[in-house]
Amino acid sequence: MEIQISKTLKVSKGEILLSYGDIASYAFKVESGCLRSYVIDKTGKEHILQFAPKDWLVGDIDSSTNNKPSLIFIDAIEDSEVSCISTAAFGDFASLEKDTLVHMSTKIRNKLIATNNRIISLLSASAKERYIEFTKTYPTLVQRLPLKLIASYIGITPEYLSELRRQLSKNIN
Amino acid sequence: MEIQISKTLKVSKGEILLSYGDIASYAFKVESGCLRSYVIDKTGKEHILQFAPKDWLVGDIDSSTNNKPSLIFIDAIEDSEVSCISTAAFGDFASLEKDTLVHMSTKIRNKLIATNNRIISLLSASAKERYIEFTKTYPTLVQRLPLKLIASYIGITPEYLSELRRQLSKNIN
DNA sequence: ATTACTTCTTAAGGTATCTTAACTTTTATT
DNA sequence: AATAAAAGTTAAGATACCTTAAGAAGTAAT
Repeated sequence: MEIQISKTLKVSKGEILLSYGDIASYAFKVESGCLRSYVIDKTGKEHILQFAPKDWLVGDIDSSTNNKPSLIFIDAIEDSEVSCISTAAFGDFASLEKDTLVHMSTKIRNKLIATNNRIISLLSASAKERYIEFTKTYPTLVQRLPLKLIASYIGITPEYLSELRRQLSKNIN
Repeated sequence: MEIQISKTLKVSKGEILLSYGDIASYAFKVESGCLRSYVIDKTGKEHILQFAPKDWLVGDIDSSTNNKPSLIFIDAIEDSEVSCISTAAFGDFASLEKDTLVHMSTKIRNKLIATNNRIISLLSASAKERYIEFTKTYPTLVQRLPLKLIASYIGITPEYLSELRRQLSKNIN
């Protein structure tokens, strides 16, 4: 079985590509613009799992693999163009051609490394450290995204991020 | 290239199998006992990334893949027996046989799903909720592990876990 | 130009979680 | 059995981060 890029889609800022409860049958490769994935917690607050600017992939691998309702949302945070990739084969890697599988596993492995590093950061770094780390890891996103989205990604409120930025600008430790 | 299980090893509680700064050339499959992986932050505190009881794999995929010094430690939290799996092929999946690759990718994918869920939990659940979730997800570990290790895994201090347990036992909300 | 909306900041007061330290209980060692 | 070591609890005070609310500044829409 081949990986299928079924079509490209134009989505406007705010459009939702995957909702809580959906079963994910596509992942999205971003051709232009920026998507994000996020959860909404029981108090109604959003927590961003991933930003996906140009050339990034975003999807719900758990939902796609196990055909279970998604816990997350994916939407466009800028007007974007995306390619839709069918995830029908995710449950059974043996059905893929070897080249395809090599390619996919490499991506999945790299994503695993990234999420591992994020867990380390969430467990062992302060909010200020996580913000500084974010600005170093994603300098282009920092210039592009509203601070409240960055705050959501690093796990703090926008107000507190504002406070941290003030401290940093004053070189308060 | 085939996956190589080079040998099995007996390790005593406390023995370290991978240290910060090492380049990981093995992953470990636990045959009996329990391992853990963890980081030590700049203040000297440990944060547990993974418990690996019987039949689990633990390693540093970032170090193995990219031949870079590890950021983590792996040690035995019980007397254990482990099989050592060479990770020499991790940098180049194309060199693996397809069956091996299918098997490995499935494991990596499942690990990615698990780490994604942990990020969601760290971002969106309180310490109390994370503790309750842990007891549901790993009931056998809860009975086996000292509370301070569980506290470290869910990202809180042992003292605060004690307080949470007291609240839960009194049905304080 | 005016209005409305989103973003960002500031500040006061509150809460979750940590730090330190002491003490109790359990488990391991001699 | 006695001693030491590890695990678990409790409590007081501290701190990181949140909540609410208001205002300022920038951006989009009529």
